[in-house]
Amino acid sequence: MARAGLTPDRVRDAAIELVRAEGFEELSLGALARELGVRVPSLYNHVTGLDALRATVAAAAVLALDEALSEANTLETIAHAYLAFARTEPGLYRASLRAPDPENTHHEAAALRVLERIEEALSEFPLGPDERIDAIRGLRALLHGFVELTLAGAFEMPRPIEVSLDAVLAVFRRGLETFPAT
Amino acid sequence: MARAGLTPDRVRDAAIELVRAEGFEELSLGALARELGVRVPSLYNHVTGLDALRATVAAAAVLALDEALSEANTLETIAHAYLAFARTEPGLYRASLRAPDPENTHHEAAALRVLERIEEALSEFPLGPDERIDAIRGLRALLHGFVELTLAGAFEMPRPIEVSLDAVLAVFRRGLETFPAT
DNA sequence: CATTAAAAACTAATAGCGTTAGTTTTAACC
DNA sequence: GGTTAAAACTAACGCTATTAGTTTTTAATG
Repeated sequence: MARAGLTPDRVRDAAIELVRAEGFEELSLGALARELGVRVPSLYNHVTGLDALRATVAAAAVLALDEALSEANTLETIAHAYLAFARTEPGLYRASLRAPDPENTHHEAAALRVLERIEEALSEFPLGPDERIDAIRGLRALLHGFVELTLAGAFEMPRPIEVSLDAVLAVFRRGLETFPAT
Repeated sequence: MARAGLTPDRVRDAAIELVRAEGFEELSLGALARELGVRVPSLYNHVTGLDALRATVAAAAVLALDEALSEANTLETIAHAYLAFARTEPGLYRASLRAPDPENTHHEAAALRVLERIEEALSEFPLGPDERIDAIRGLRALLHGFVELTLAGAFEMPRPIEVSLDAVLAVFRRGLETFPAT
């Protein structure tokens, strides 16, 4: 019937657009099929199933996040880039949180790259190995928590989020700078 | 048929137990009805629907979190109590994240109380009004982010989570102590 | 004690989801 | 032009939540 001309790539791209527009939770085979002008079972010619589709989108999302962080190399710049990505692409950010399938090398590599960028943002501080682990965990928690609360609308507005982020980063920086001198 | 003798309270309690045992995402009317030895539609005699049931569990979860934090009044003790609650009751913790319905006064009050406890943990620091807002946001982000990454298993094990939390709190504390002196 | 009435449980049905099996149709290639 | 493989389809199943309508049980009331 007039064949829609789908391919795995086209399906994936449409899924990504759907996630960008509606959010990761809104990704369903029904919505995707509607978007592509096709019946739901037809998607199975191009995708293993919903779970695999989610995994594919997640991989692309991590790649996008990695890209968004590529210009940043200091504590402050990476934090702002991270928050900015989450705010402009909340759907992709949520998707990026999905743990990569161990078999998906590209996905895992990209996730590792993001982690390394965060690690790199702490390289200016002279930290011992254990301290470094703690600092990375702390920074990740800070970034993720800040984003999560921001997206959830948990921060009532009056004071701009970015200003608070800067202040918190200043606290974190100060703590790190005086930390080795315990 | 032999009437199971359900009440809204018993249904709510069973839902809470189910969430504690299986997680908030696993809460479904099917699972709950099975647990109570009743058919699914029978639940509607005691609950408006799944969404209301989730809201009820969420309210109870926030109450439990508030209770778990009740003994803590310093930065360090509240952080550890927070993490401990999330680790021992991951289902309830996840449930507690659901935004309260504005009409549910008890729920909103409990959520506010949790917030006040976090705020109280910062009272020892001499901060200006704006700085205080930033510090609260930062601490909330830190706690929530830490918990989230811990539950997600994002922190590979070798180094104990609590040790890292202590280190991060020390950094945060140090930063706060030297902050006003900018 | 019998009757009435409310509430609790039921069955049946609908609409949505993802998934599988089996069938038709389209397009490409020899 | 006929063969073949892939793409799309319909039909069906099992799972969700939900609503409507029915039976049954309990409790209260005359």
